[in-house]
Amino acid sequence: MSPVESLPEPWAGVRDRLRRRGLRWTPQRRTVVEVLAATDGHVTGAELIERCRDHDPQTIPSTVYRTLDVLEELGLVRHGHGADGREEFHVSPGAEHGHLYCADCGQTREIRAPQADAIIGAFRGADGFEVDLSHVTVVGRCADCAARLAG
Amino acid sequence: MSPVESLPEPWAGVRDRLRRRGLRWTPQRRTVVEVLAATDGHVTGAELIERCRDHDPQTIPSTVYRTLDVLEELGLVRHGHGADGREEFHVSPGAEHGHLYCADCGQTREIRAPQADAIIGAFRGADGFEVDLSHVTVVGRCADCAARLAG
DNA sequence: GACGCTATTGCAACCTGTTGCAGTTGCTAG
DNA sequence: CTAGCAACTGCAACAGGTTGCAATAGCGTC
Repeated sequence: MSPVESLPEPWAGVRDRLRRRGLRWTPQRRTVVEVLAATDGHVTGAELIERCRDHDPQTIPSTVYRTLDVLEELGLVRHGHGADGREEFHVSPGAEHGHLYCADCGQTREIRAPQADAIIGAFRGADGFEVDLSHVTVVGRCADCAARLAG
Repeated sequence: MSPVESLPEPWAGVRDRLRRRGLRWTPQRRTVVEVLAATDGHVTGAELIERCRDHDPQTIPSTVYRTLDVLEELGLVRHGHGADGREEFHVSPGAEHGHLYCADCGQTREIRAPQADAIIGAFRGADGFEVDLSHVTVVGRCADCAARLAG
């Protein structure tokens, strides 16, 4: 169907990047890459496996997770953890951003550049820690719920 | 052995607090409470179960987790997630504090009052979000590792 | 002190991930 | 085009948690 070369960036070159590292381009990895190329934002491990199975019903979970490890090493995805600790993958991580989960209303929102930088700066102020904001979903209460509970 | 009444605060009153809510004091809950009373700081779910088994070899995981849910409602423990997403319980949560995990050296350190407040303030600045810093272990690089990698 | 309501337990099945291992198969060299 | 090495796959077993359900057993009441 779609030759590797027709995949959108940054996926088009994956095959060669793997080979250059002595790693291999296999049908299973191709499935994962094609699914990821069609995904944006976040996916949980389970979702990803399900989408791979739509593509190839023989998909084996351990293979998918191992492929994700490899793709993470290439910097094409990054794993993190949702509010419940479940794994979550950020596809083609663009701008550094974080996730805030409201324990009351259950909504997740993102924090981007200006505020994210302020938060990163606050962590740096503690011990000089360089935080990777995107790795975890931070839990708390959003402004609306905080106001509702206070009022 | 140790009657409930002899447990240190805040555990001594658990039995009655449960009963007042129409909940029950059972041998299984007692085991969990006794183990928690002898623990300070953090425990993972698995550790806790193991310690309960030392106490009562019949301990069943689901019972322990359900007991923890109840104790969390009473405010006696709080659950969070370690850097790998695994569950972690904070016993008798005292001061609000957070956990920083360095992805390079693997050390976890705590952030307490003054810096924690600054970080909480930074989150508040983003959308008015009231963060629960203790819920997740934040991942990044500690000052030493950051310096080493930069230098 | 017995009764009955219902919270709680134990169990078994399931979910998300991880790991060790033996067999398969990309890929590079010739 | 073939051979061979090592990377990769599939599988099966495991680890930490969660859930539905039938049976058990606290405990407030009489």
